[in-house]
Amino acid sequence: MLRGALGSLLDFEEDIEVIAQAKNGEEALHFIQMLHPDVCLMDIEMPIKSGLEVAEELKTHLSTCKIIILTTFARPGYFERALKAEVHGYLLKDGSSDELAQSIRNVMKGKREFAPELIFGSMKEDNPLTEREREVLRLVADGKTAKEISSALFLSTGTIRNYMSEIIGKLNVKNRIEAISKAEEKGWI
Amino acid sequence: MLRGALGSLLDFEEDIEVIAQAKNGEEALHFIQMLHPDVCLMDIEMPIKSGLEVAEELKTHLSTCKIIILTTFARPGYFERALKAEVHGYLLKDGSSDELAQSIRNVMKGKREFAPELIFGSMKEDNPLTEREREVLRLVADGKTAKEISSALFLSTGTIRNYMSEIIGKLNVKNRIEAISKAEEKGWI
DNA sequence: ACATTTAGATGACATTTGTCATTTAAAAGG
DNA sequence: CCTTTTAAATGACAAATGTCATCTAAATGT
Repeated sequence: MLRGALGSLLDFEEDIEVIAQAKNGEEALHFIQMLHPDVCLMDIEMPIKSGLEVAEELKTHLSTCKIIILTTFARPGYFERALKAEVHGYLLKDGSSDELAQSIRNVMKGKREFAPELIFGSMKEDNPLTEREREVLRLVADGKTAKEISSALFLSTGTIRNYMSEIIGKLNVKNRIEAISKAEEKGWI
Repeated sequence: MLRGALGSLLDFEEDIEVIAQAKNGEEALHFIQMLHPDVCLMDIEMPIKSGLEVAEELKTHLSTCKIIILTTFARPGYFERALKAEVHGYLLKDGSSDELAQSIRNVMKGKREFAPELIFGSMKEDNPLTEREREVLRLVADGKTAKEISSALFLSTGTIRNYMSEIIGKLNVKNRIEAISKAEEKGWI
């Protein structure tokens, strides 16, 4: 509904024309490759392909379409990944549609537009977890048992327990469930 | 952003005038009591007061303002509660804004508008958990330990364990983490 | 070449979690 | 009034989880 409403509103603007609306990342990618729009306004959490995946693919394909991420989530993890994909904007859904239109114009002029919340927030607490720890915690978050994880990663169950203990300590929480919440909230897994 | 965009779009309609926009339930309630609108379009999950709470209060105050719930969540629990509060509509955010405008007109004519998904109730898998079980699982999902939960609910830790065992059985999963995922996914907690 | 760090394993241990059978008292339903 | 249900407690037990100290071998740094 937000997509439709924004589509209509932006189309009302003299200098903006909405040429397509996609309902997921895959569709967005197709449209971009077919229609070569100047700008693509994209959410992150979408079915089939996330907005970040689309941005990354476009970057490797050397697309000239300027990507503006428009999402609810100010997660540092998302933001950082978007920066790596060299998006032209990362805005939050709590602004007004007028501000959005103005940001689109600025991006067309070559500027980059980032929600101020993110720039301050990007002095962020960085992820204290190692790659292995993240891997383990991700599996734990999926409800896997120590045994399942150990055989998936070819480690002993004792090692898995050590990792969990380490993770719980690092995140300064009291059990795996809090560890999962905290890590997900901070975008660390 | 959706609120602002919808506000603008609906205000474009000849026969619709947007007289206020509230950013939470409490504010909505104030506006309704001050301005006596014909219709109030309201989300459910809002800060301070939820849309359902507002609808319930308005019902007891015998307000004449027709409430239309507009939300992302097709949770049977929400829907049922909205029906009890005698709202005039319950629509999902995946329709278009044109359809929404049409629904508003229908409601003004005295009709009631409910998203077909809800009436057909295809997602009608109903919540197998009792109130107590939900309460326990919600706390577990917050990372609380058995001891904390037992003292919060004035139950013994053994009873908490019994509940968790029961919950895990009912949801047909293998541990508390899967139970949390499943219950959250289905909107049961 | 040698010291240091690192990933992983192990074992011992306490605590928490999950399972079950049984009990009690109150509530509900005849 | 007497069953039947229900919410909660208890105890016993196995399994999983969390904590630690220690050990090994490989990778790194200098």
